[in-house]
Amino acid sequence: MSYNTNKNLGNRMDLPEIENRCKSYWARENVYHYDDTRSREETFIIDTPPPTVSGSLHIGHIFSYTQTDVIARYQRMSGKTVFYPIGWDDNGLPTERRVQNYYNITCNPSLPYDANFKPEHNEKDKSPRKEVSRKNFIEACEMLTSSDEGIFENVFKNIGHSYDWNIKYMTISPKSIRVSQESFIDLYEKGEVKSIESPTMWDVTFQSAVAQAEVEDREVQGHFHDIKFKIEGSDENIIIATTRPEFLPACIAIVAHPDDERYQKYFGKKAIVPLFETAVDIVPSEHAEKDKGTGIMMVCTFGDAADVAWWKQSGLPLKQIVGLNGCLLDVTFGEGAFTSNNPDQANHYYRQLVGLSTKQAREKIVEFLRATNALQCEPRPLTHAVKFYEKGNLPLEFVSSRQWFIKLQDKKEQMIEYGRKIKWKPQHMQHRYEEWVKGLNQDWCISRQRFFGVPFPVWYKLDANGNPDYNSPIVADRSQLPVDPMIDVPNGYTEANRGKPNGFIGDCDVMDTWATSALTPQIAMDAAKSAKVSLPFDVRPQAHDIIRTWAFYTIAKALMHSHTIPWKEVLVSGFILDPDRKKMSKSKGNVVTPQHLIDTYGADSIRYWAARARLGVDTAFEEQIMAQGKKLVNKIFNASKFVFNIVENSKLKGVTAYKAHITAPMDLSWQYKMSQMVKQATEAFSTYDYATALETIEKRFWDFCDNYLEIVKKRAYSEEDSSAVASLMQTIDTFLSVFAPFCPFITEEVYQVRPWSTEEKSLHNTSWPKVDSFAGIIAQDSVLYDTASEITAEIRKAKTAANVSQRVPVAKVDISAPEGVISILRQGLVDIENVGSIQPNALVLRPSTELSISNILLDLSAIPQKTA
RNA sequence: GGGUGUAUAGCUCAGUUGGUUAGAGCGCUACGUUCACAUCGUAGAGGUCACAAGUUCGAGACUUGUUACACCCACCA
Repeated sequence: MSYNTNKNLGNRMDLPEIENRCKSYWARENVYHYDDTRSREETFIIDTPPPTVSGSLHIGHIFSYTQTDVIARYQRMSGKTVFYPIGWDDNGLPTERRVQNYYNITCNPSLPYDANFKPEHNEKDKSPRKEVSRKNFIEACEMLTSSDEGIFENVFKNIGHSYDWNIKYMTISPKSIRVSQESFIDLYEKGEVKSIESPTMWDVTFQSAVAQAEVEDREVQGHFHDIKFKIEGSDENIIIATTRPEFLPACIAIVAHPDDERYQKYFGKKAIVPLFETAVDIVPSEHAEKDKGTGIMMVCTFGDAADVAWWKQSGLPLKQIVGLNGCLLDVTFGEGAFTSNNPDQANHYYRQLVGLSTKQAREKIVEFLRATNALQCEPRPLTHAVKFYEKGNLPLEFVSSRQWFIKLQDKKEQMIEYGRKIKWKPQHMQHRYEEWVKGLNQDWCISRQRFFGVPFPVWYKLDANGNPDYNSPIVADRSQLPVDPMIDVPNGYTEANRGKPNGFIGDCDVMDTWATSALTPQIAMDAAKSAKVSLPFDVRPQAHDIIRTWAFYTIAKALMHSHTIPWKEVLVSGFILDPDRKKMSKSKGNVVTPQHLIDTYGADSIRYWAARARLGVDTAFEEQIMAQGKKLVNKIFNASKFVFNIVENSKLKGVTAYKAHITAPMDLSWQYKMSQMVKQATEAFSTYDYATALETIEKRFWDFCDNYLEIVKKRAYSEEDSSAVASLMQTIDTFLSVFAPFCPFITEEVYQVRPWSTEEKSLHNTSWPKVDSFAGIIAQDSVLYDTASEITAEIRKAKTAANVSQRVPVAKVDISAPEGVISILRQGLVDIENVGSIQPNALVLRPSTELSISNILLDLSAIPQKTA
């Protein structure tokens, strides 16, 4: 079916109609289909970022995704088949959080499945969250993500992104889970993944371990507490400054710097922890700094990351007092590691802390300290940086638990080496990557104690007492994948063995969402089902905030799985900033949503706005650029309509092989400029510099409308001249092609209804113009056109200065120019006289060393009557 | 404290390897426009290229330092 049976541009541009017509035509004709019969050399492969569907789609996404689409469209026109998948990142904590809020539910894995439960959204529902089973919760997640994905898909289609929608994936789909679990098994077999019990950064709200990359520092208000510790066997006190006095019960040592003279005398002695009467060693350690706090500090398990590091090398027993929910555990002094010189007193105080949050416990302990005169002075306020999970509201705790880790610390050098094999655009983004790799100090914790994610394909044997054996897990066979170990059963067992002595249990954790996102190339390859789609891909577009996560983890996985870089180039887009130059984000409440902008300005105008910005450059949101885009789109429409009209009234009506008619020197001179434009735009695109390409094209286009079109207008309308008409046809065709990656809608519309169109084919499946194709229709240079433009400008200036209409005739004008230029000018004199309304014989050419236009005399008697 | 980037007209941004009088769009001012387009056109005003020193015949661009802003990392008693 053809694009538009009317074959008519119409008088006014109707953008919504044009956009709808294009969208259905492109879908109908499968215009953006990936052709797997083409060779790898003829294929351009993009590792599209799957957007997080739980977030809101804002104009910043449209910005960066459109930049990629412009590149994809150029590559397609330049002769490659483009593998351009789209996926949704829908698994993980962000989705769970959204689902919890949206349906007012929370997951309790111990509950049985309720087949009748239907999640419902009710904004007014302020009741406590309803607890639902794991399966019900996952179903609710699937329900909401699928509707969110529909909304995203529509916006992306509305903005004209040329994904092949046949290769769409979801990170939570069974296929992705299979790829992700295969990755896990491969790394397990290679010994790159390990499960260990270790203190881990722990979010108490979501009750899950988190990885280094998900942690951010926040400045918070806190207090210094100066606490008196007695020296055992003496009347002396030392003053320990701490922001976390609630960790007094977990104190394992007191440390000061070995060189600190103030405390030398105490090394080897013991200090008595107030309230709990625990005797702890005072030891020298480089870990302490002389000029921080009082220079002497307590080590607890665990107040911060430094405590963890110190404890690991100390060999001292663990005193875990904070539980997984962030509340103080029930421990008894006088038992195990919790030694005390006075267990009764210690327990008297500690009993009052059990079950309190760390914050509540802190306040309580301060009361006790104050009452027992153990505070040197009242707490002193300070602001300090504290680690938070990036999506959490409470500080992280360090809690010892069993987690899966992927070994990364032993690969830092290789990671840097691989990073250098990849081209980064802009180049400086590679520094960010390297700095991150250099600063890496933990392996990658990939297990999350959550529900909506990729399960570990792992079970554990239970011994005769029902205790799991974590040291030799049962890993699923590849043929079983995807598996959910909470539902599926390992080979050699039956469901009846689940949870029974000598039976098995499934690993109930899910993987970090990045463990799956880092496999987008592998997931896309799986979806492609074609050997042509292979590593390394051509480009990975992404934003700079996730270099340390997405880019880093993807490089890590490609390295471990196949010893290759995942892509040849990373194209890093900038952010859209609000007018205060702050990053646009939902949490800041400064988000601009795209759909109303698309409705207001049209998709092509939004795309124009996005394509104006260079890669990696953060840009302030400026709606006027979209208005500028709309003017351009309108101009493309009107200039085309005008040329169509000329063609319809010319001898070339119905002629498709128009090129041979371009013979007039002025037209050849203009086509030279067009060929230069194509050359420059092509060069810019070859380094993915779409913005420079657009700038070049747009500049020439306005030049065309303002000058060339005016210069040839009269000649094009004349009966005997075909050159001008043919040149206009050639010009329109060229502009449609070069604007196509930027403004796919208006260009397709114009292309399809050209009176000289021949084939039923989308513009977007045609070829990008080649400089060679201008052979035979260009002059050696553009001197004639440039000089004519200059003369035209001078005459316009004179008329403006005289406050008269541009249509006022010129009675006399002297043009001095070098001999060579004069002879060239004579070839286009008619056009110059036409555009300037210069009377016959009024233009006088004189030889000179340089061009000058002077003595412009206007025939004021011929001023057109002004209408009242 | 470390790293990276940015600083050019009222605003948003270009400015290639150093080279005449530093550009565009918007905004502002003036004028014009029946003949594709008022979603138009022509022109004008508007700049100590953040600051300082240096290299050079010549610096918006190169070097060094300073300041401001942004992002990333670290510290976080």
